This record gives sequence, structure tokens and C-alpha cells, in this order.
Amino acid sequence: MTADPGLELTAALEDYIETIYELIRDKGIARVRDIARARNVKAGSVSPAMKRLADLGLVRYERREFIELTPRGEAEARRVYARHEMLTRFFREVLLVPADVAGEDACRIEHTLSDTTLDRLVRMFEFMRACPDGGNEFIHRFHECPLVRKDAPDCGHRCQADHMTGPATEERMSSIFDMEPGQRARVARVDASGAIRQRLLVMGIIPDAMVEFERSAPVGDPVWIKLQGFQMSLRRTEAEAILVRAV
Amino acid sequence: MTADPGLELTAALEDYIETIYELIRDKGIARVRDIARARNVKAGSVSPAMKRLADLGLVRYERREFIELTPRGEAEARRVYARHEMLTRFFREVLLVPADVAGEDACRIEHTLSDTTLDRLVRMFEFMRACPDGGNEFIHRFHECPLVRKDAPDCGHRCQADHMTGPATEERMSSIFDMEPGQRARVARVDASGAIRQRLLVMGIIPDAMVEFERSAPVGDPVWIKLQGFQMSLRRTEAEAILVRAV
DNA sequence: TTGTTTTGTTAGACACATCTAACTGGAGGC
DNA sequence: GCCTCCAGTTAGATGTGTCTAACAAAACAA
Repeated sequence: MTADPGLELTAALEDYIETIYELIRDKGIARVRDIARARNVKAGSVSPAMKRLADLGLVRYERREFIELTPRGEAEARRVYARHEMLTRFFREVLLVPADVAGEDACRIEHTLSDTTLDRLVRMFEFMRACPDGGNEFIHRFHECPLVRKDAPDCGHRCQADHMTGPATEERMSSIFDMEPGQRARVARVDASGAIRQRLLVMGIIPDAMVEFERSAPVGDPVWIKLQGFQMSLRRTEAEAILVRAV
Repeated sequence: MTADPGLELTAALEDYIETIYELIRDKGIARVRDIARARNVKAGSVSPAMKRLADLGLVRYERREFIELTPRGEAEARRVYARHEMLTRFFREVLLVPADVAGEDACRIEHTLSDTTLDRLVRMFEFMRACPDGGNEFIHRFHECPLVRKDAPDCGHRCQADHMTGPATEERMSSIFDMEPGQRARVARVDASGAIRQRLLVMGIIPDAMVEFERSAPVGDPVWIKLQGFQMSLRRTEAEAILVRAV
């Protein structure tokens, strides 16, 4: 649902509208130059875009004059801005993504996320605010977990990332390295951070992914596994970092 | 971090690679026709795309033959696919978005979300699996809350959507309708669903948004408020649905 | 063998968003 | 009054991804 049913804006035009909205709100006026700077494009790209927006009835645009939003444009801007805000806040407040990254991600996503999904995100925020039982408890625990905060105290639940020291204990989950040929298991989590973690994620090692142990070289490095029907090999350190539960 | 540093694929090419990956996994082979059907484009668009992918060293492509992934292509596909999976699962399992919508959203987003944010999402899943205290408790409460499940029992916390019946009580949160001119407040939640909810979201009424009451018409319909420095008017039913907390 | 159907390729057109570079219109300085 | 400089416009080029329509090459049927 757009603010104006029947209106189909491209992502770029939505960005322009949003930028104009913010400029007017923050500085009172919006000029071609300001828009170009804010969107990090050249002035030569802005002029034709303003013309298109004017044709669509979203901005008032007299050549060489300040740019203003029409009521329809303002409504559209508010819609885009609200989506941007919700996404930024989810990334920042729930996922603890740094502000700049959160804003950039929101900018790219806000144009394409479905209304359904966005509404669910809003409801999640409302729930966090409204429900005294559930709400912030989860978020707080999540944020204080070693999985998120490197210097968090050991919570006794073996959720630790690779800063965990000390010898493996019996309760320690088994890793892919400990599997037998032919055995299948599901990924529980990756007990590592930084480069190893990134590399494994990129290879498709995500929670609940089904892996099948194929074989390992004599020393145990590398080991071959099957994922999604495709074979891949892991270094020993990687295999050890992947904690699994048997199926 | 891509599977292959230095490789910059467009969103469309990533989609093609992912489609090929899935076709080979599920049917053993990938032909131009299958790809065209899966991606919902014409065959005439696929051929040149395959040529580009071949030039990039991601697929093996002999004119009129089956299309295969090179090791580099397979790695890239796995990366894109893993992102797709994580996003789909977040939308479905956490936000309870219907499967088809979740997939479509993931498809559009998977190409642009930052590695940082995606990693946080993965950690959230790991936390939900790993932490006996926090984890699923939150998700369960969220899913069983009247905010999400229409037929959920009254949980006694006034989180109800507009299916709530019975008279307002003293504990009931105040709405924008009850505010005084000049008073400011933050949005707590929208006590409505369906069209009204959508309309308010589109107007920028999201949790924690700061609103300032301006004035209302004699009968109380409409009321004017200020949001983000812009004035807007609300119908009485809308104003009543917006629950706020004073600041 | 010969025609028909399916599959794939190619060329040309279009839409979008961007850039650069040349040009234009005012505002202020001298 | 003239010049200069800045902001803005315009035209032309580029890159990407799509389409349609005409064509080519296998595969299949009679």
C-alpha cells in the first residue's frame, strides 16, 4: 500500500522524495545542489529527476527555484521515511548494527520490502514496548550474550564465540570435526568470529543447515562435507568451529 | 565479503547464479529455458546474461548446451543462497510472514544487505537456539500475543489490536484523541489492524515517533497533529487508535 | 526424408539512472 | 556597465537489464 494508490515510483525517485523531505524538515529549503550533495550524485542527474517528480505531481518545481513538496509528495515522503526509520531502528536497536551501516542498509531496503513484512516488524516493536513478560527481556539477554558482546561474562550456556578459552568439556557440543563418514547433522552455530565466521557463512554454514560428513584426510585436514547436495572441503579449524546436533 | 573478493556482481547476475544453483541441485541440469521460467524473464534475456557470467568465469557455457557452475560460480552461488535462506527464515520463523512473501522479500534484499547486518541476524538465530533463558521464550510470547495472533486470548496487558471489545478501562493507555493542544507524546502503538493500521503506518505513525497535538475541530474530527515538523490531520477513529505515552 | 515443434541466439528498441561537458542566467564585485 | 563565478540546465554518452521479433539449430514425428 502506497500513500497514493496507483503511484509506482522507482527506488531512485523515492530516494529523491525522501531527501527533499529531510532537507525541508532540517534546513527549511531544498535546492538542486543540496539534493545532489545529500544523495551523492551530480547536479546534472538531479534536474531531470525533479522534472519527472514534477510531472508525477509530487513536487513543485520552477526552473532555478527552491523545490517544494506537494501534498501528495509529502504523503509519499512520509511513507518512505517511516519505512526507513523502522528498518534503521530494527538494525540498530535490535541487531545492534552501527548507526551508519544501519542507515545505509535501510536506504537500500526500504524501497522493496513488502508491506506485510514491514508491518510485522512494527508489531515486533510494539510487542517489545507493550508486553511486560516478553519484550525487552529477550533483547536484553541477546545483547548481553557472548554471541553479541565479546566481553560478556561466561553465561554458562556455551554460547561463547571463539574468545572462549579453556579446554573442551564433556558438555561441549560436538563439532563437524567429530563426525563419522556418512553421518548427518544440523548446524547449531559457528563457534568463531571474524574471518573464519565470515568464511563459513559465505559457504552456506547457517543455523539448521543440514550437513553430511563425507570423509577426512588422514590428519583430519581437510574434511569433506556435503551441503545442499554440493561437496565442499573445510580446514580443520573451520570444521572444529562448526557445532552441530545429530539428526 | 564475497566468496570471491574483487568480484562485483549486479543483483540480476546474482539472481541468475542462484537460480542455476537451485536448478542443478533440484533437477540436475540447468538450461536457458528453465532459468527463464524460474526467473520469470524471456529466454532472450537469459542468453546474454549467461555470456556475461561465462566471461566472469562463473559458469561454463557452450552455446546450446547445459549450463554448469565453475567452482568460483558455485562458491558465489552458495554465498547468495545462504543469505537468501537466512532472510527467508527470519521473515518466516521470527516475523511469521507467509512463505511466499518471505521468499520474495528475501530475493529483493539478499543482494544489498550488508555483511554486518546479516551476521547479526545469524547471531540472533544462534542465540535463539543456544540460550535456554532467552531464546525461544521471546519468540513464543511474541507469536502468541494478540498483536500477532488475532485469536490469541487476552493476555491482560492491553496489547490487543482492534478486536478488543469491552469498554475502555482506567488502565487503558491514552490516545492522541485525549491529548491537549501543545502537548507532546511518543507513539506507543497503534491499536488497530487492517486498513487503519496501514494508513497510519504510511503516514509515519511508528513506535516512538514524537507527535505534537495541535488542535481539533469542535466535534473532535478531524484532529491536527505535527509529526517530523509537518502538519497532518487525522480522523477521529484514527486518533483514538494511536496510543501514546506522554513525555 | 521432410516438415514441425521446441529451444536457443541475435539484433534492435526501450527504460532508467547515472556521468561529463558545454552552456545559461543571475548576483555580486570592481 | 562589465566581468566573474556559482547554481542550474541541457545534450550526449554509458551501462544495465529487459523486451520483441526474426532467425537458427536441434529434436521429433510422420
